[in-house]
Amino acid sequence: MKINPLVAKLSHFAVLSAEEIALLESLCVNEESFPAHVDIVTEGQVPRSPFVLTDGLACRYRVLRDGRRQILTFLVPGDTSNLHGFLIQAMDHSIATLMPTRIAMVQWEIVMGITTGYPRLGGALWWSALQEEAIMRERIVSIGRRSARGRIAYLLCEFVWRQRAVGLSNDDEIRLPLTQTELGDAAGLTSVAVNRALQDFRRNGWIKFSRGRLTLLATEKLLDIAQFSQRYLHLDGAPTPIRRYFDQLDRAGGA
Amino acid sequence: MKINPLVAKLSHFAVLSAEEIALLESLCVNEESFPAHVDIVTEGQVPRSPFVLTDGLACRYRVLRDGRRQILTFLVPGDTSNLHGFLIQAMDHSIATLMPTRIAMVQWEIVMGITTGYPRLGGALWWSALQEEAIMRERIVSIGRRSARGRIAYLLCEFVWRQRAVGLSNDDEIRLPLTQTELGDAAGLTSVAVNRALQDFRRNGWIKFSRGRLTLLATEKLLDIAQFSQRYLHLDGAPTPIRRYFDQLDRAGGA
DNA sequence: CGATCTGTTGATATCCTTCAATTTTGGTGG
DNA sequence: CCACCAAAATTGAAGGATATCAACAGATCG
Repeated sequence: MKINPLVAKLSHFAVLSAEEIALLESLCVNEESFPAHVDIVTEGQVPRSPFVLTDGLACRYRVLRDGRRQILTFLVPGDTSNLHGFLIQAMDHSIATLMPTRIAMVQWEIVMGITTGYPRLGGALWWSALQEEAIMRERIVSIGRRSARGRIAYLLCEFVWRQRAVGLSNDDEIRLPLTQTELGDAAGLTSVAVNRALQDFRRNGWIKFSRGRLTLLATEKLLDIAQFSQRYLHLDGAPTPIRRYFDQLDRAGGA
Repeated sequence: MKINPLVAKLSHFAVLSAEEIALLESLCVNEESFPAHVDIVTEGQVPRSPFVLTDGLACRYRVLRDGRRQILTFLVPGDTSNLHGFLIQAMDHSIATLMPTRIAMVQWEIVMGITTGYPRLGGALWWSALQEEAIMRERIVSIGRRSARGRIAYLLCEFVWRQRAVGLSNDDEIRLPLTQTELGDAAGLTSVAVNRALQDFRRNGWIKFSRGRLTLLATEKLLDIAQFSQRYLHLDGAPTPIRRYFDQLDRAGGA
């Protein structure tokens, strides 16, 4: 039986109670399947209900007037979206699948209920939002200041670390069915530049990347080129005093 | 008497009650002054307490190994930061002032109290977080896909719209004491490229920008170059059904 | 009223884009 | 299983936008 990726992700924040785990798992029952390369949500529309991506891969993106696309972030299993979308009138970006993907719809009243009734889970959701913000900040740094090779190395590292964090990998190999054009759309590069960076990495024997599978063969080298630090993912979770605070609330509420 | 910028900002989300406004204003009493160009928070440190920027200008930034800097976002009056910083162990970026700046410290227990006790304000804070995320996404698009002129035009437009949103401007003129190097650090450009973009705008008579004051003289032209749409700021606030939902909670709780 | 930071300008270098094939891969139907 | 097709990857050549380097002018501030 596969570990629920949302539980895996939020467990990095703090040790969850059995009740909390059960609640998170119950969020993921109402699944819906999407084929590859279709919009889940489209810019300008009313946000669809909150959801958890349970399997597959998706991306947030925007398209410019001239048709060029910028991928903003990737959604991997365990990632949530639109949790608070009900607070805004219209989406400012689109979300599309990149491979066959399953998402579980959640009613926003339930999200509100978690916020008010389950302090530690509410904290975990905020923590998850902080992580997503940090991922975007790192992307800004990457696109703004790094070379093509640095940007690609950084993207590859991020995928490996994020997939590990939700239990989808135990080593340096992951599933990554992205085209070079898609990588370029995420890195602010053309597919030609992506190709040349990947060729370079391959010829140096630092990666293996074909048929939708990526293997880091020289992790240290890639970390160095990317200037990647996993700190921004905040996988060490909440500080001890905060964990204790939530534990106390547990005892108070559960008594 | 000046309008509290935090109240001004969150009022875009929904009409706030007198009690809520009083609470927000009470958050801003514990002010601290910082001179220009000092760190408020530094990468790697334990996050300082939550705060509201009440006056001045600051930026989030990261510095690369080679000393180059990338400014991630700007903090204008009314912006909050570290509201949930207590959930993480260490800052993944720094925050520095760009001019003499005042910030009001807030205890995190009070933030938690708002989340649990004041649903509409809790929603407003989430909405504010959504806005900040959207600002970052727009920055990614800008840096990833726009030309130097597009990036600068976009930054200028964003400043004008954000300052208007918190009552700091009624027209096309704002206070903006940034150097060209700082603009470049935000746009992923060198100061030379910024200079040439600004020269171009000035020579075309589209902007006036000196002594820390910016005036948009040809707003339409700049909006066009930047491909700027104010949609991402979500200034139209919460959808009507959601406002009603919060109103009902008001009556239920206040009865 | 000097010292320093900021802005401005020109020349050159470089990385990435653009354009245009050509090859390879992966999928599909016969 | 193979032939075929479309999508993706690969490669080369040329052009362009921005970086880099360097010098000087102008502004700001104790």
